[in-house]
Amino acid sequence: MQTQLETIYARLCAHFGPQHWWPSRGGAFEIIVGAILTQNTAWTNVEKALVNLKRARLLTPARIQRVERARLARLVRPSGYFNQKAKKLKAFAAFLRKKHRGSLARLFAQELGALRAELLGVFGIGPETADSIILYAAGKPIFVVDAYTRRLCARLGLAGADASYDELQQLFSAHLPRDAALFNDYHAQLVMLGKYFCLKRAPRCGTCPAREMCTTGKEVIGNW
DNA sequence: GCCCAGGTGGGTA
DNA sequence: TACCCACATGGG
Repeated sequence: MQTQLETIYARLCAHFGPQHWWPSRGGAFEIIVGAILTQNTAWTNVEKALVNLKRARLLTPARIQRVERARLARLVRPSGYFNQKAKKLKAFAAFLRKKHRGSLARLFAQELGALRAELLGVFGIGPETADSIILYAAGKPIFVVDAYTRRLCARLGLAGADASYDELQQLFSAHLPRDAALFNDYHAQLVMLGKYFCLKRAPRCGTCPAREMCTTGKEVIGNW
């Protein structure tokens, strides 16, 4: 299994090149905002919302907390689910102020397990968002599982289609070195694979069988 | 017009 | 626990 997962990663890298995902120039808070805004949403739409927030100079926890919710919703509108997401952003800002006096450094100073448990308690932060924050904003080694990871594992037979988030995460973290940089880029590579090679919900590239990865995708990562 | 996107929370049985 | 459904814009 270790060989398989490492080989898959090596082939993805060879095909797509390094992805340089987060952290971006914006810093940890912008990563957290992005992680919330990208829930079930294309990143291009998230970028528009981030531009709006940046232009309005609202990309700090304190300002997110102070701004009127309706205005916040208007600004994040391009990312979809804008009312929900405005509420989620405010929930995070309120949590941070209450629990850590508004300091991300204090939040991140915790041990990984405690940090994850705390994040999961915040409205709007589920397992994937929590892990994205831990990995991309806090820089701690945890593997982020997303829809593409799930479909890839199912289609390669590495896990059942009904495998839980925790089971899939366990699969990767048990068979890869515990390395934040590796986890960071691996997740990004899987998203690339998913975007371009029929790991969509209902693949319809015209040549691949339903619920299968297309030939090109298999060539990229190999047949297992 | 239809499908999909770097999910999550709430309700019901 | 295991399903459902609401949430919503923008691009292909």
